[in-house]
Amino acid sequence: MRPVYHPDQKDITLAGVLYALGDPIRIEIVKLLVEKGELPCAAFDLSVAKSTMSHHFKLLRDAGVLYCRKQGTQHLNSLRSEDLEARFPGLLESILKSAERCAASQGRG
Amino acid sequence: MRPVYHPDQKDITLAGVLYALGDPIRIEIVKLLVEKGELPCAAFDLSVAKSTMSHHFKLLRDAGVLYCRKQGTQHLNSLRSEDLEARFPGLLESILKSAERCAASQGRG
DNA sequence: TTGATTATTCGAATATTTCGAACTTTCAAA
DNA sequence: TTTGAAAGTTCGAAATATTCGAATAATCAA
Repeated sequence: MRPVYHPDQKDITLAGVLYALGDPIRIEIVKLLVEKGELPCAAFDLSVAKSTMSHHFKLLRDAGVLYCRKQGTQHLNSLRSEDLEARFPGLLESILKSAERCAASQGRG
Repeated sequence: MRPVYHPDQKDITLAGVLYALGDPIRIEIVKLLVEKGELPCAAFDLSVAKSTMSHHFKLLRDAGVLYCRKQGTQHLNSLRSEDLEARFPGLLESILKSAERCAASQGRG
């Protein structure tokens, strides 16, 4: 496997972040990472195919929302909280607060 | 033309709102509406086809971000600020603050 | 009733999302 | 070593979504 790509902080865009979080599965991923800190893909049981989860993680990484480091066969994912806070102060917190109020299963509406 | 659809406040979802705002064109639309209040589609000159603009407006309406009323041949669009604030307090303001920092042309990243 | 204005709808081309199957990488056991 | 299991990614196909230009609908003014 080739090394995973992560954009520079300066290349994180608002539309990219909002698009990445504009999906119930990906919001769940982020919520769980806020709670647990660092998790491998396998820790998420969100009733979609493994390849689909891989796609969601790649999209979140490409948007600059997640950081991913390899450890053995695992890929440990964590939120890029500091980069996001530096780029868009208060945004992530505000979205997470809203996420508390909104059941994950609701879809995109 | 049949009447335009608007979801109830309670049916506005976080993923729907974030997805709707996760596009540079649609963020521009919202920014301009914040500034001007109420505008017809034709007021936006965002270098995409007219039918594409129509699609973006429909998506924003369906997500519960915009309200649209007909006046003659025009469709006047405005933000559903109060509904959004009631549903997800602070979210829109936070996103708009971030939008100030992020040039619209950057795409989804 | 004709024409201009405003926006939606249609159909085709392109891109994205999802899935299961196949593959790669890593580590542990034999 | 080599074999096997575990964790993710990549591939190819099917289903959706996005975009465009052309055609259509609705409204008003001449």
